[in-house]
Amino acid sequence: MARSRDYMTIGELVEGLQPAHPDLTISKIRFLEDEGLVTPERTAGGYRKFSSHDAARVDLVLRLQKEHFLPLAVIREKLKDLDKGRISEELRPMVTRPEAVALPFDEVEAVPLEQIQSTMGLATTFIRELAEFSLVRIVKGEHGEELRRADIEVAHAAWDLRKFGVEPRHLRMYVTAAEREAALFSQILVPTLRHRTPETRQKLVESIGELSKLTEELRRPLLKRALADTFEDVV
Amino acid sequence: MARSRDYMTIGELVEGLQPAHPDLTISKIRFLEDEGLVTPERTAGGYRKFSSHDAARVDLVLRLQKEHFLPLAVIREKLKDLDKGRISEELRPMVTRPEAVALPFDEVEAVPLEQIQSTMGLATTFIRELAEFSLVRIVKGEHGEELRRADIEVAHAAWDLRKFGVEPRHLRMYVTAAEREAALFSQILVPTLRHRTPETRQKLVESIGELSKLTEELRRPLLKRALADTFEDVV
DNA sequence: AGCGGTCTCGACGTCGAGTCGAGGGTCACT
DNA sequence: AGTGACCCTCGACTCGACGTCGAGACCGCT
Repeated sequence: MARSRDYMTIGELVEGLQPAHPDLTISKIRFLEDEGLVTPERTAGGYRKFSSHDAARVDLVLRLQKEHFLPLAVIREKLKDLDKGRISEELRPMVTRPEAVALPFDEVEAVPLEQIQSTMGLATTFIRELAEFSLVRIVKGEHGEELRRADIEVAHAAWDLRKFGVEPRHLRMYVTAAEREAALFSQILVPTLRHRTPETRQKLVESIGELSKLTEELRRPLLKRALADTFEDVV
Repeated sequence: MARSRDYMTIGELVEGLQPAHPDLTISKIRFLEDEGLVTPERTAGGYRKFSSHDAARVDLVLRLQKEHFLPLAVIREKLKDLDKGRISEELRPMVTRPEAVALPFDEVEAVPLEQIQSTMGLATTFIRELAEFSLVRIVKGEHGEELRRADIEVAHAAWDLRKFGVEPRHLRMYVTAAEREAALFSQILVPTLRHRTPETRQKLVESIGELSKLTEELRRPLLKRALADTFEDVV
């Protein structure tokens, strides 16, 4: 018999999230609903029906609470923005990581070029110019030429940089640097890659995250110093 | 008559911080001291004496509370790290901005090598190795060989990376990348450098900040994509 | 000396974030 | 239709974090 429902009851939800959030309880979920942080459907008899999307949302709420100490009221506002497609700086790392929650915005893996032009104000010609220098990659999707999420972020940043007079061709160095960095990571993580079990995969993802964080901590002061050197005689 | 003291009483402190924090009270300051977030000197008679450094610290605490919603316990830990020279991601923008608070750490522009070893647990030999690959620069200060702020951060990050098996020589690419990036910035900002007035200097600092932010926004997704490419066939 | 500011210490208040239990209904399976 | 496990609401309750308040005493400056 195939299971006849595509939702979870409240108990199943809690059980499913327990591994990640050991102190999660049923009453807490009910509380979160009262506070407007999740709004599950109901059965005819009044039981809550949680979709996997609801589950992801709860998971995000709990992580924002525990990792960022945000009060529920603030989380509520952030979720509202998120539903509108605006990812705030703070929760970017949480929704873009590999195990990312399945929020509406996240479900769209790639966006057609015309749609980018119309909804985000990024000209197609500009995107093509970026693609020419490998800054973004135009992929053929079901809706024709599309850009993936990460590439859309690149395009946004490049667009803003253009206002400083920075042309896409100046930005090639960042592509190269990223490739070099990825190669370094791969070299570092070779030992981890021996076997392909779910646990090693998990470990790998974690390590990549940690390495990214550390290299960013390295990069920032190095840049600061380089800038100080460059501008000292001027400033 | 010159004022005969270089500190503030608790009332003066509160008055001084009122503009930025309207709901600050004397009792709250006392409370913060109880919680170990600020530790003013005392007069012989027991009155609290607040230095401007204490004031900056209180200001930072209040901002971390209001803007980042951090609980005091967490702020306390962050301050401890800060005193040790470790600036966490979250409060970097708060302490490095132009009007930055004058934390003890900030007042010391450079720290002697031995002190780094004893208070931060970074071995001098390791620092020397980093210096060999231009990752840090050992400068001759009044206390002999010293490391500047940015370099201490580099050393911390490099130390943590070493736990992944990454040797300093692997990190040279980050130095190169930073130099290239600084050169790019300089090229972009040449027009701004024409005249050397205080306003243009201010503009320059702002521009550098904005460029750093944008290139970071560029870097992040590029790295993500490169990592995806590198590990896709593996994961 | 005297006045305003400050000291300690314990009791108290408030708010966010849940927990608990009583009384009753629902689901799924037999 | 019955039954056992699960779920419902709703109000009262708890708990910790974050302070406030007041009494009674003391300090510091003129």
